[in-house]
Amino acid sequence: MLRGLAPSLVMPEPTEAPSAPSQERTGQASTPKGERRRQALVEAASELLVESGFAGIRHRAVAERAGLPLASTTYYFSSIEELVERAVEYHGRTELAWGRERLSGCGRLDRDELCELVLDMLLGHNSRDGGLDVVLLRYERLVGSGRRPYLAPLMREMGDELHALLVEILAQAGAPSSSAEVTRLIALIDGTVVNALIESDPDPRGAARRVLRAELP
Amino acid sequence: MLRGLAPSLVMPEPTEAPSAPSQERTGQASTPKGERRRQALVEAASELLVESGFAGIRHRAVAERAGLPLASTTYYFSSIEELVERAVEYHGRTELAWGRERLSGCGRLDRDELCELVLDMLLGHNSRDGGLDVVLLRYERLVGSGRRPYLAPLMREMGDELHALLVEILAQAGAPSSSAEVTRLIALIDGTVVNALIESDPDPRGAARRVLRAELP
DNA sequence: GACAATCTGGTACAAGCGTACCATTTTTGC
DNA sequence: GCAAAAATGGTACGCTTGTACCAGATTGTC
Repeated sequence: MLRGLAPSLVMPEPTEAPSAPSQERTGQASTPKGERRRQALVEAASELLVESGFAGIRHRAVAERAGLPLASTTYYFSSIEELVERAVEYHGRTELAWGRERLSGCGRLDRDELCELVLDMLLGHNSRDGGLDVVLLRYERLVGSGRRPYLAPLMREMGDELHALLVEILAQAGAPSSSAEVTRLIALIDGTVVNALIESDPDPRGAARRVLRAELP
Repeated sequence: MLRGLAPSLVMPEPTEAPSAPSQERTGQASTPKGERRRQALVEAASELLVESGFAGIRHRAVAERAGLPLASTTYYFSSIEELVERAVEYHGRTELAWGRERLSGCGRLDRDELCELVLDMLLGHNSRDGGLDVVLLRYERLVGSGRRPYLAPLMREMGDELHALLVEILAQAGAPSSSAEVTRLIALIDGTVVNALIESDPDPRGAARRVLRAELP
């Protein structure tokens, strides 16, 4: 399975060789330039994820998008699953970071700002201009984790961070809510969105906004 | 694209030929046995849909599951999309029929029966024994329609029927609810379920039950 | 500056995919 | 019963996929 990938480590201890036979440290870049390439692949994969969902992440598509040769994808990632996971993580953390920066960058939020910020966090801030892609992605990730158990831990971790951030946001807007209330709000919005996806002229953000406004005090 | 598929219809009206050039009636079976085979393929595809999602519906897999040769799939269905659509429809309508029969078969529902029946309709009645597959399917279908626009009309139609059925169910349980209230309830449950899918030991039905009980008067 | 370690990128391959073809057999309509 | 229509099923094609290979270029370390 592994090729001449890890000829590094000149067998630190001969006895360890059988116990830690292979795999490991696959795809770790040890060079600044290598790290940059690896990151470029993750970002390319993330873009494809937004545009075409999980099915869009393919070795060839990712390599082409990143302007790198095909083999670089197998060099830096031991499997397509690892690439998918890194892409999901990159996109999720970028979105979380965007939200945190946004929050710290403004003072007290009025009701409208609060609404839009909550929608940004739950539907993706790119959904402002009506793009469906980003919206789809959040729910594809959630549902997709059902058939991709390896994603679940990551999704859970990012979900918890999102939850905490929403608690903060509501507090800063003067509408402090308990953890349970936020959980409920998330579920309500998520359910509204997935059901809005099948409308003939889907406007999930609009649907979510109506529900959210009715819910906020 | 079409082969000698539809040499039937000896051109009822020559003038119609150019206006309705091709496609049409592809895959329509004209024979009882043919209809049975076609149905067998739909059911096989539906099983695969439950087990492996959209990705599980493949010509070869469907044919093998139905015990039919590969070519039968292209003979009865003009494309894989049509097969997917029929499988989704079959599964959805079967579930709806199950619910209607269930409703008419029992008298006034008590609170617990009501809860379970609502969960059956929203998560799939096979989710009673903890199977995740059926649960996943409902949400894969909803989210999947985002990237498969051809499914949206069908999903909308079945969604409306589900909505109406839930209104009936609640009425029969002595908890009459407005259309808007039911819409909200559906969203709340759906959102709860998709968020429960990433738990380390997923129990979406349990999570939905807790929310539902808190919601019902 | 030399020597490993790391990275690069062109290429190859087997498997699986949707779809098409077509010589037969079965069924239908008259 | 017979011609025509429908159905059957084995087979093949062109394409995409994930992954493997490996000779050469680049880089980091001493």
